[in-house]
Amino acid sequence: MATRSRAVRPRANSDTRARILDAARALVARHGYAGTSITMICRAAGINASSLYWFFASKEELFLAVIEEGAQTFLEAVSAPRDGTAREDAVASVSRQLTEHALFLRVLLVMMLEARELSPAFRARMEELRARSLDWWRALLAPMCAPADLDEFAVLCRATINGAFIAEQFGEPVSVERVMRRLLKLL
Amino acid sequence: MATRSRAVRPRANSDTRARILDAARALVARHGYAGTSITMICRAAGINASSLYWFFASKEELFLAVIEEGAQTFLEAVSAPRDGTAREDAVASVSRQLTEHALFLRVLLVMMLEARELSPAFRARMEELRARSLDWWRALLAPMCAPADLDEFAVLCRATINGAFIAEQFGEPVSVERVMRRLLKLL
DNA sequence: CCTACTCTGTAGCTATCGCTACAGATTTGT
DNA sequence: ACAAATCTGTAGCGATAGCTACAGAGTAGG
Repeated sequence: MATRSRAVRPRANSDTRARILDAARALVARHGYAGTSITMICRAAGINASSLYWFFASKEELFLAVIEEGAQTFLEAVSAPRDGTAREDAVASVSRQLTEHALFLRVLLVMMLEARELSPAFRARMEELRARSLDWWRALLAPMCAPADLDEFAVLCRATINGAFIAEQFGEPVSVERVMRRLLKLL
Repeated sequence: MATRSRAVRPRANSDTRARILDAARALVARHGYAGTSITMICRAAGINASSLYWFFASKEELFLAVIEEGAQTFLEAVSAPRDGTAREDAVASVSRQLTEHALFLRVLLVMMLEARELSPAFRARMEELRARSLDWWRALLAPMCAPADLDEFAVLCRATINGAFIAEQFGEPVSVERVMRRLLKLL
């Protein structure tokens, strides 16, 4: 429930803001949205609640910022595979990014499941990310499959990697990269 | 935190117990474990807290029962594909079961992500379910693929269906059954 | 140095959390 | 019919949730 609306204009030691975001991301990835309290975040970030509320108007706005920032850096890192790039490189690169941004991706998953009537902004951001993921697969698959099958294959591949990511995160001996290579060999 | 330990022996209108389990399952599927309060469950089940705590010693024990009961009925419904059964039928049957037990499966997913240092009993039950799922795939794939590839293909297939299930639950126009058929055509 | 703005600590608000004591209602075995 | 066992309602416990008022420290520009 945002009461005051204010443009955040951080200054000097505004790495505080970044530390809050980091703490929030890590904690929500492990405990879920409802399971992560403001107090926990503050303790992890080494500040107290009033500082947090200076940067973010509410818990919801804080996590909107987590998604926003995470989406931005993730999308920057995982750009569409260049035409020149070898397929092998694209696979290695993207699976590296997945583990590097695992915390953020877990946050996304948690929020997708633990939907709890969040603001439409959340939903919109997630839909955009999922659409981008589909695009990435379409670009990768385009040269090697019939146009009629493209969409369905992209959906299938994205689903597979999502599932493999979850298995990996759950601690099973599953490698996203390995699954990804297997899958591409099939197509 | 279970203080008293007692064997539950329900009697007359012990459909109360079932109503509590139903409410808990539905709510945790939508809001996560931490996001579902005892009060919410009681309101949904049409009882009050002291009744709930007569049947279950704690919130954790309640959700352990949700998992336990869900796992049992789910495993009964989705038995291993018979040798005689046509592959098509097995696929149709299992994907029907997936949507029929969607709430329970969401609970599982939520608990896997929102791990929050739960009792080992949770973890054990989930590992069993995931192992069973792998077995199901191995049985289905055995007649149509090299033994050397069996394990890896089973892992891949399970991952795909997990991912497709999530997409479907998120509200995307993805059909688990359709994805499943596509996948089997590839193999 | 002074004023304005940016950030942080203290202290505490109301609401709800998980949970319980306990009396009473209901059902069961004998 | 009577005692024992099974359930349910009232009322409230201590702890923590999200959040805020407010005083004051730190910093920047003039």
